[in-house]
Amino acid sequence: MSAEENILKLVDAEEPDGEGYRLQDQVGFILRRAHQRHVSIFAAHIADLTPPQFAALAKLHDVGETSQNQLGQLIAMDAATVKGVIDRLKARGFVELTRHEVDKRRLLVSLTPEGREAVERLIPLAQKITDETLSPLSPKEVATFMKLLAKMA
Amino acid sequence: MSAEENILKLVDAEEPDGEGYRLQDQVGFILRRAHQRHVSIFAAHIADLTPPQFAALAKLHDVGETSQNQLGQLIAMDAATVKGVIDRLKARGFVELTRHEVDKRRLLVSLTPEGREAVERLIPLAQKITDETLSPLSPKEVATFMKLLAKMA
DNA sequence: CAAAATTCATTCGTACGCAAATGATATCAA
DNA sequence: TTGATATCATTTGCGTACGAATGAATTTTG
Repeated sequence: MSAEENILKLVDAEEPDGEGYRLQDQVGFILRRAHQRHVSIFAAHIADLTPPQFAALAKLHDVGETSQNQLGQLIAMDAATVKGVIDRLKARGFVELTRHEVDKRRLLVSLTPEGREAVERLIPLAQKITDETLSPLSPKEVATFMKLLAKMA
Repeated sequence: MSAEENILKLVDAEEPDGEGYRLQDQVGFILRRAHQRHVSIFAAHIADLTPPQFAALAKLHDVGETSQNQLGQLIAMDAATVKGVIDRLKARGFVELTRHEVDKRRLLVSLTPEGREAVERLIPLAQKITDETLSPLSPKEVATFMKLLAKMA
């Protein structure tokens, strides 16, 4: 029985008892492994920065100065998580923090020259990371997969 | 320009500068968001257990007593991570730990009756979680997606 | 057999990820 | 204008996740 047939069986069959539930076939489980694999590939190419840290830098490079919260929304991190990421990038000298002049609640985040240099240097590596992550798939499969993954996320 | 065309553009084009790198289109980023979404759906259905904790219980239900390390391999967790998960399950009375009689390094993990009852009760909910996670996709798309995801993970 | 290498588990340190609570500021509405 | 709401950021607490170091027990090998 192929993996695909098992998946179809899972979708079709409605077994009330525990038999027929296979952890290995559940989206959540495979999604977690796929994510682990990607993080590992990332680390192999970019050792001194984590994917979330790179995401923050890349997004700042895109949009320029933004508030911490706004940045969090753009890269799908809640306020508490963003703070930690930004703190570490600041400690490395990659970002600068300033208070918003008008709205004193906002904390503006921007790239330092070092931060900008780092992102621009790393973007080609990030491309490689994407390619390597998708390397088990043919180009046609990549297109299909990305479309469906985006639809699901 | 459709999302799919952008993806193809990213795969095909080779731009040396930073223009053309779009964080939102990278597998890693979308994979992270898809995973976040799944965890959130999981929590909505099973509030008192995390996906890794449920994975451990479900796998123990499958294979019966195993060593902690072995279990970790089966559910894709390294030794340090498994330990934490098992400690919490033990504190809740869902698993029992015993030393292996012959090989005294091994720590055998097994379900308690409460643990077994919990998994069997939760498996139908886990099915629902899988279904809801995949709900943005048609049945045909689900089959395609699962095949490609498994290929990639 | 004895030394070297391996395996199993534990611990430590670092980094997400998120819920919930808190405090400061800003906006809205009566 | 003031009182209720909402927003931004911070902190705390818990739970993964993993590299690296450690120690105990087992296996391999010279």
